Amino acid sequence: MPALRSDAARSRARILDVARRHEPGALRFNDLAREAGVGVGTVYRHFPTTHALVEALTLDTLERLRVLVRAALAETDAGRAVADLLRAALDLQLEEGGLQPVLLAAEDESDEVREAKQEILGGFEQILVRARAAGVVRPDLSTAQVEHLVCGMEHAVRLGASSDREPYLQILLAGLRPA
Amino acid sequence: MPALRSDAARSRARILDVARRHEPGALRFNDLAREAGVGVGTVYRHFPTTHALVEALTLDTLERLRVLVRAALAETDAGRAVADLLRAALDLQLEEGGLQPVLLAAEDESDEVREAKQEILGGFEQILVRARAAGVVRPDLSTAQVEHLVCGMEHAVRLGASSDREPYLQILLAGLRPA
DNA sequence: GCTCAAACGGATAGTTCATCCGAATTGCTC
DNA sequence: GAGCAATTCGGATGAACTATCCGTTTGAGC
Repeated sequence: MPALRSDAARSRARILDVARRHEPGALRFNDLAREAGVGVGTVYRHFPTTHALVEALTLDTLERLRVLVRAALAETDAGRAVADLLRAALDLQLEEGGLQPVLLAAEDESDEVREAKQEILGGFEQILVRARAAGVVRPDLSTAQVEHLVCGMEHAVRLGASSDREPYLQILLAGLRPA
Repeated sequence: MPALRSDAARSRARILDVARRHEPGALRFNDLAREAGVGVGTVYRHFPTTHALVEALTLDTLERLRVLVRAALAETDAGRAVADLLRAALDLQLEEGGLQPVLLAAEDESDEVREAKQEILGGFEQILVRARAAGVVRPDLSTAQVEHLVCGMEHAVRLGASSDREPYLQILLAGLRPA
């Protein structure tokens, strides 16, 4: 990918900046263009689909999650590694509404996202393998199912008036332990 | 509310019939009208908003849930009552995608829905009160939070390829028990 | 079978979406 | 710093969809 021309970089940054001030689910390209002071065509050129824009908006958060996965992999207590990682992932997903769709998407538009996701999901798998082996997480539960549970918890937290995720997280963690 | 004229009843039934064959989230009124062989205006007259249509589509399922709540209230084992009801509610929500939005909506368009919801939510509250008193459900958890958890589980199950809700349900039930 | 309130249908105005292409800008070379 | 090719810009544009309005039709009661 060749370096961006200076005007293109400026447009891209403006669009992302404006997009960050909108609800993640209600990104209307025409509005973004007007507010960013660029043409609609410019927005569509930089981000052919809404998902491409969401990926770009989410990239920072995804990198933070990647770092947290590495930290969890360095943790020797398998149970603590799972608890820390799930809490962190849930927090990030709550903070950045676009994260869940990006994590769940089967296809990624950007290579950076694909690489980050690969490390994140691989590390997560590894942490769960250890946790199952240590007997701190039910063995009859796939990695994908645990991911889905975190997404479900995000959904549950968002339904509440207060966004206190802790009770929900505790229920998830208690539920994950073997009977 | 006066009885429906015969042609109106026919139109309404046709629209509901067609709507049932569509994805709950993608109900486009113009399409429904064409497929049902009525004018768009007719659709909008019967169902001023998408939510009104979803309520109408959901009413049967809501009645089934009401019956299940009554059954759970008759159950003497508080823990079993909770488990049975949550499983049933989750199944119904998975079966009828419109149920979650209807249950969560603060305002209801139809009186029948309002009444059914009132009994359902009241009964659910009662069952949880008993369960907390019996020490089979964590006391630090509001009824609303448990409702949100069920909705979160629905979300989690839908994310999976297989729609086997049982593992998710087991995790929820295990998590709900006091530590 | 007459009346009239109720229901019907679809034309239409108002939005939003996404593309296309002539104009303008940029960075490179000399 | 002038010329040039490549890239990007911007918004006009048409397609798709929403929701309303009103002249016409239908059905129920007398």
